[in-house]
Amino acid sequence: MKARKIKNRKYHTIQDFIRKRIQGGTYPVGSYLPSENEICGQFSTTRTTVRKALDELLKEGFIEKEQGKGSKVVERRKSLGLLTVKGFSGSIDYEVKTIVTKGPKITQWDPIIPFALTEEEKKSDCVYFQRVRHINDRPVVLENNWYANDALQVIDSGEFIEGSFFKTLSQAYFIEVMGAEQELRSIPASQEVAKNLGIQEGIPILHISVRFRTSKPGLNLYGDLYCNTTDYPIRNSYFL
Amino acid sequence: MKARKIKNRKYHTIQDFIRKRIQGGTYPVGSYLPSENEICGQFSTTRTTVRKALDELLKEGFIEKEQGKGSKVVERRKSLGLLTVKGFSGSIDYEVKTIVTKGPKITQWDPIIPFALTEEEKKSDCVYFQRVRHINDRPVVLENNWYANDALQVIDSGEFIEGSFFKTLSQAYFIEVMGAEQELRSIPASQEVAKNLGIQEGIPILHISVRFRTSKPGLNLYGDLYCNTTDYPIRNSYFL
DNA sequence: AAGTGGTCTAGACCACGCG
DNA sequence: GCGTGGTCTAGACCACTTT
Repeated sequence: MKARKIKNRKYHTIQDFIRKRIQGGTYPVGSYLPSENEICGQFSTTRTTVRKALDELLKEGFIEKEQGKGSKVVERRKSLGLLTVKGFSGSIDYEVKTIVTKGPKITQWDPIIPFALTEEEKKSDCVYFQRVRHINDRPVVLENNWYANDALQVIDSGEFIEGSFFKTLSQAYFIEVMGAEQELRSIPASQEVAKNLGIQEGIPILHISVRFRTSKPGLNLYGDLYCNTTDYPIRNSYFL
Repeated sequence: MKARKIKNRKYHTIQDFIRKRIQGGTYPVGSYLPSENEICGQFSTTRTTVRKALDELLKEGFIEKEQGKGSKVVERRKSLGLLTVKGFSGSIDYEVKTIVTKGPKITQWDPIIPFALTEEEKKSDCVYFQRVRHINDRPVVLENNWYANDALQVIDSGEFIEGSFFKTLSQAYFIEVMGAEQELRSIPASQEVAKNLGIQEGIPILHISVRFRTSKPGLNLYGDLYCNTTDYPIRNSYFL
């Protein structure tokens, strides 16, 4: 009920404007944005302000800067979620495929989620789907996902852009992942996990519980992942 | 032999100056830096430049900004290494203790390290030590560490500040962790791991191989961690 | 009211990439 | 040589916190 009055910040206007153009495809991945001076002209402002806007887009992972050349639109790696299966990006020795095995369908929240749901989420039904990720035609990750149906409609799996749920959110709904929290555990494979990943029951499996926070207020995505790390360890990098 | 000529950037000078004062204890954790205007005066410059320097220190995790109050020195969370045992920070329900069980001593590189060593590292001996981390008096993490002896002398475990190797590097040697790469696997506990963590052989264990990059050229720290995640899962958060 | 950080203007010169 | 992003100056006003 309480309305938040938010002061207009010029660099936010510019930042949002450019982000939408990137998401909408006006500035496709690999292309260069207009130069800082051109943007100054478009928004009748100075380079300090434009550079602040670009700095934010840089932090958000939408662009990279190249001195003497320009600001290049890049594939957002960060939104993949910090953890990637070894070789998922960069190498061409891996063929990756994602198969939706259940849903998306409306159901009840699963108590396996180790994060505290918000009041709004508790009151809402949730959308659930399950996927299995394959590398070189072998199943490696079993992934369960949930989100509150109040915050976002059911998105049919046939609608997934390039099989990616996050890409769909970004390009079709302009929703971006802003951050994540994770819990990692090493557990023996349950019968269901073993069956889906084609391994023996009891083999050590990396279990990841994750909550993704998005740019859409109230919308969190919950994940419950089972990774067979025998041949494909999970990787991440971190730079200050 | 080749000397790199690096252009003086005023904000780097300011940034380095303040970082050293933080590391040296002139600005202890919890205190506030001089105001931006004061720093302007000290360095005969303008707020734009000072703010750029503070922005960098913010990214490095040394300070936080509080509007209307000032720039506060904070404990660097980032350098702990992205992954923390649940409850390690923030909660007081956990009593954490680290026991050095081997070394530090000079030895040969262990082939278990899954990262490609540099030529300089290969040619050097390495310093090795092993620690066991306890939570509430129960062993939870077995940790092996290595670094090239060429790049850094042997640091005696008695010299560790508050039992922390990273804190020692920062406060006694002014070396900071700049980033890290990790590989995570779920494996059955070996006999040695089981013995050190007081668990049964074969129980699923989270194995983490990590390379920390530091601010000292040529110095990488390698880690090989075995975590019993049964009671204390590994956590991390990520924000864009 | 005073002091702090946050935003913004209107310039300037430098370092880099490329034709 | 020209256009790009990177650094820097010298101001101004605003929003927030504290006294």
